[in-house]
Amino acid sequence: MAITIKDIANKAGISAASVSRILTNRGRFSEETAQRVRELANEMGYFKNQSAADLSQKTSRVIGILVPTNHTNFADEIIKGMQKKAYELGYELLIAFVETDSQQQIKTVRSLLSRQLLAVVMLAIDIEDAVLDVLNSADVKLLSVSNQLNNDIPSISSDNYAMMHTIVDYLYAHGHRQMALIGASDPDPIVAILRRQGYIDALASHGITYNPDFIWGVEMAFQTGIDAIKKFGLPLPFTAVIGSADIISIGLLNGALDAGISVPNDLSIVTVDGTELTQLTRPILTATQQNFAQMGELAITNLANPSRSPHSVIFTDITLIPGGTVATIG
Amino acid sequence: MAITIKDIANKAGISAASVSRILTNRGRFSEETAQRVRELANEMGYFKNQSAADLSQKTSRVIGILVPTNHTNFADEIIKGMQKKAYELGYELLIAFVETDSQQQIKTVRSLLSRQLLAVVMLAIDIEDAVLDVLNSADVKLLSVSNQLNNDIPSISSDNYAMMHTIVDYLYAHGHRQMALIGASDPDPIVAILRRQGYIDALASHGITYNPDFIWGVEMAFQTGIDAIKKFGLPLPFTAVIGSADIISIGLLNGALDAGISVPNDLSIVTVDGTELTQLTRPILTATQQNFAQMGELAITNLANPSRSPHSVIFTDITLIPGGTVATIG
DNA sequence: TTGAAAGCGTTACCAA
DNA sequence: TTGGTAACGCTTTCAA
Repeated sequence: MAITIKDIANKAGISAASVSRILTNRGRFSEETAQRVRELANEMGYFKNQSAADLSQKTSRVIGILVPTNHTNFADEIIKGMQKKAYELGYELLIAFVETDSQQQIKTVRSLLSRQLLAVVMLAIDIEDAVLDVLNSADVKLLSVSNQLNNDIPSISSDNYAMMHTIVDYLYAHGHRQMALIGASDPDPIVAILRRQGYIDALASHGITYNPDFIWGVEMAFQTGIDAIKKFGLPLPFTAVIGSADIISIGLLNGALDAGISVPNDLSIVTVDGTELTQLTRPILTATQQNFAQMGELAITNLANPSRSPHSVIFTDITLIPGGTVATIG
Repeated sequence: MAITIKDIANKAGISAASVSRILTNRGRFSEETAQRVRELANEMGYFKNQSAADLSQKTSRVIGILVPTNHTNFADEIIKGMQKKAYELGYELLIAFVETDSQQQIKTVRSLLSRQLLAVVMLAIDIEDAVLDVLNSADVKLLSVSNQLNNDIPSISSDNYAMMHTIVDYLYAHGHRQMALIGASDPDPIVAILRRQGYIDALASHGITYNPDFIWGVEMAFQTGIDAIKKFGLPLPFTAVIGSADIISIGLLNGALDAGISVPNDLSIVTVDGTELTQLTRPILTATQQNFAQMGELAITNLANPSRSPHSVIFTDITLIPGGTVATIG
């Protein structure tokens, strides 16, 4: 049987209530007894039973995080950011990996929710309505990070629309007029829609009518990049390509290599995300880097703030980091 | 205020005890009332308060996982394996990321332990003694995965000693006589010690006395690979190199590329881990693949087994996957 | 098959 | 500054 505050109280000759006050630093008590109690707690190897505390307090400082198992590696960076802030502000994180299977998702979410959470953060997930219903039926704050949901859920992400303008402008300035967008043609997710629209509008602002064929590829996968090069064949009908995720861009790079296309001489590549993966290739990928750590920190700050607006959309910084995959042409 | 079993009981005109029995499927009850209760629970949007249940039951089915924030990406694969098995067997996973800072580690661990855990799994961590003390002072099972600890803690990992034999034998069979081992020279971790010894003994079994200079590099990092090539310079004093992690091997490959060394013609590479990272390079890395999913599943199975032996060491499968980075020479 | 009641460990209120 | 006590929601024993 584990040690309880009652045990400590007995040994110290005071009441459990006092021990509780001391150990939680709430209410009044004399520093004298406090000293003794803290020592005793240490000696006896006391561990707070958080379940009992939660039950008693009815409010919790636990934030649940839903992470897709097939997550790209930037999820780790976001979690690190959340972890840092949560540690500072005294929140606890409860990380749950969810599969794409909606049944399993619901079970995981229910198990999460049975922990009296303060909030649930959805990390780069396009959550299904059934799951969302479950979440909504519970009394928790919701927040979507690195993804915007079409619902009224507050979100923190990069400004994906503006990001495409940045990239297109950059490529345009380097002489490119024909550029493809790979990996953002999934019809559903808001992120993909925003990127497509940003791409189209940015081209238009330079007087270029976009070619629908140049928007191709759904999966955020290495193979998507490989396949894209194969699909368009030689000679490529464009001089530059935008990879909608680092892993896609690495696929594009390798696909080009396999096809004897020289990067950046014959093909320029700009990638979206800018994780450390971009450093692993030769040449190093030119990237629009998202500030994932910032997303994580803002997520916690936002949830900690009781007066957060219910439908807010917060954008985090984007930085274009030149690598070696963009050439000036024309 | 959230719905409780009492609310359900009231509405159904029965006692809370009955509702509890029905919802947990324990004890006896009539299918008739059960039907009604389950419907009601659904309608009313009931969520079990797991804190209350834990408090009442005194035993928990929650397994805590300590994951280093600077984890290599195979941690995800292990977690997936654990998740799958945990889901099957009805356990809950509580994932906590820990920094290298020992103070923060202790706080994280304490917060974990305050949740009445069944067990704590340490994922590829060389835990510090201070943290281990905290863990030992609590009444939880411990298990180390993908790493063996020098203490009496049960562990699940690849047979790192045998793995080196596999690799050395493979390279020897391809004509290599001079081979380096990069990224396993950290004096402390058991894993590094085992790999070094396996490497040395395997060479000896082929009548080769190992060259101490050829064991180099501490960090499991991309830069370690890059630096290794620089350190040994041209011409390389060996014909093959073993990278102690995929990310190191990618560094080796890029370092070779930068130095104008052709892989595999001038240098053969075998990597340890065999994660999907190995598919991103050209040529694809020849790897000894560890079975991370199996580690994860075994971890849960092991913890679920009440009669587990306290000092057991379980080994998981290793598979040599030929890629394009090993040439036959001589 | 069902119910009443005690108990899990902690906190919060009120009184001393 | 301290202590007594009720309460949190659920499970479990024992009786009915």
